[in-house]
Amino acid sequence: MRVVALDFETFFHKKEYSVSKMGNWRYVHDDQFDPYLLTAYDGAESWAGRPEDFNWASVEGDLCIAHNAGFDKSVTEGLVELGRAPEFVVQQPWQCTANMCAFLADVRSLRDSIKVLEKRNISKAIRDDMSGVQWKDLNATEQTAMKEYAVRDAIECHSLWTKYSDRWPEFERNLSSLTMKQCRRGVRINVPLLREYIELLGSVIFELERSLPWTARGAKPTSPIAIAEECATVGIPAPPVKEDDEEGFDLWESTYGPKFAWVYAAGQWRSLRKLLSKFQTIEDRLRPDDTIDFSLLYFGAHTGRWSGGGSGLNFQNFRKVPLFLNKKLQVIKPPTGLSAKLLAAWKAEYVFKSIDERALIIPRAGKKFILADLSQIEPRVLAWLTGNVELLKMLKTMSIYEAFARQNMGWRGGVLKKEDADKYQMSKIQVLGLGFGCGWEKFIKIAAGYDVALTPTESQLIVSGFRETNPRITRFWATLDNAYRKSTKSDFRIGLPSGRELIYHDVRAEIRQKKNRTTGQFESKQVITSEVALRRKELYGGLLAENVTQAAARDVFGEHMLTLEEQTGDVLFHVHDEALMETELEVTTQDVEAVMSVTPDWIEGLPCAAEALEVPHYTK
DNA sequence: GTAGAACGCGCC
DNA sequence: AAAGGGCGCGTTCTAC
Repeated sequence: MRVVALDFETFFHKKEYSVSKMGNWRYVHDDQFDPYLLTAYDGAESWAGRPEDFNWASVEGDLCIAHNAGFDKSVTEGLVELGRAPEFVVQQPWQCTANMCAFLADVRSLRDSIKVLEKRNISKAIRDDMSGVQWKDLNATEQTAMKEYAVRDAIECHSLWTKYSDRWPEFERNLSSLTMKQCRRGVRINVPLLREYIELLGSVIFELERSLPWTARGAKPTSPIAIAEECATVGIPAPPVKEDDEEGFDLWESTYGPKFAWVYAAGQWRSLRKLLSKFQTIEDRLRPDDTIDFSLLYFGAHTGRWSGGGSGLNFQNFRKVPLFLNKKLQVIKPPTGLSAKLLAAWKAEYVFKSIDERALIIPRAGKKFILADLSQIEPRVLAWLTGNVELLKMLKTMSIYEAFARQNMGWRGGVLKKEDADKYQMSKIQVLGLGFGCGWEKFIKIAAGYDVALTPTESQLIVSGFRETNPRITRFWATLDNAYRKSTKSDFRIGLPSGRELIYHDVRAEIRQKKNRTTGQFESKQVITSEVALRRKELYGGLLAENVTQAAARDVFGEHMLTLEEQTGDVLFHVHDEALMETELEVTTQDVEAVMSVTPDWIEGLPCAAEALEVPHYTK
């Protein structure tokens, strides 16, 4: 099949009008939309000019490629709608060299791709300088320069494909194609509910802002300077930096919160503003059929996971728990650890209104939602990678938490969850929290996230106990750590079960200043660094184990997603191990679970399981 | 004036 | 010797 690289240059304005802020559909359907230049290159000939002057028939039946093909394809669709390009172009296959480069070298932009793969520097200055500039604003010389620049990009894109596409497996290309399809397809929005939420949230934020002592003095709501000044005025210490000292921050909040309501307010304001911005973004992007498109980045993380960015709206961080409001429109939170029944009672008594952002996503007419997640995929993969065959066998008849308790916590009884809920919970936090080398301090925080309070001594005992009774896991860390250290002065490569590789470039032993956690003093420490996605990172055994596990789990999920899309229904979007499906009414949760329970043939012996639920809207 | 660091907050 | 990680985006403030 002949391959044609296409590259559009379109009008943009960095701050007000750009794809990265607006997403593909909204950008293409704005009054300012102006694709003033199209370049094409088929490996022999290049062309540059107005898109409507292009001989589209000449690319019929070709594979169209582009760097960020999701964008160029959207532009083409926009042109089709305007009658300026023929329909067949968007029906034939497209593929994306930016996605290919993300897979091959953990980079996306054309500039970075050429830098890493071709060891050359190309300039994007001409394009960067076009912010806010119209084609007609350019003189003849500038227009020629622009054409030459754009042709060069089309040629670079084509060359990348020619040179490297055979290293991009079919499976990955299919995931890339599916990702582009999902982003364009988008989801249906409950528009009346969206409008209700926007209005309600606006009032909540207004009330909250009014309650801050420093906003009256003209300071910004979350200004750290203004907050520190207020603290000084009332004679309390300023809050510690949360990122550096979370416990200190929590202590500060719980100490002074009861006395000064504004202690919680800055954090709350951030959280609410974030939510409101998201709602407004969704509203801005509504298409005529009440759906919106979104962006998911194929291979957005170096482990291969997708990331949720790229267009100012992240579909991978919808709040799980709704926002609860009392009659005064203040945010309230249920006490931790309530049963479903008690939570319902709490809501009935205290909650005036709630805001559930996940409820905004609803099925299209005549379709239904099935929400499915892959059960404990990471600990299962870790057990597989470390050869814990006995544990994997036990999963045929019990949960991984019960199996772990039998293997490591001396459980000899029946169904653990029913017979000893506390032990079950203790097993769960260990399985989820200790597989990748976390220490006792961090483990206290992880446990707290599951409503389990641990003292330092308890945490230390659990962590050391876990390491003693799980030598396969600690050996796995050590093996990776040793192999990584031995790769100094070269690249470190880890083969994954699916056949692809994780690569850490240019491994180096370095001396860095590190804070000793007990003394608080900085000391010289040796660390082993390497380059990942053009950034130098410190890595060690536990972290490498985590990367490998995450990467392998992603591949398993990818297999399932392709099958689901092919056999079961539309996979609207996904968040690492859960997929929201929009299906025909006759499709059952069992159909979905059956697909997600299949073990890919390259990871024989890994038991996969899934839980699928029919839901009226996206939910936790 | 704008870019980017720093920080905080949302998810798995 | 010990060390959980992977993301994106909104706001504020500093540096250029």
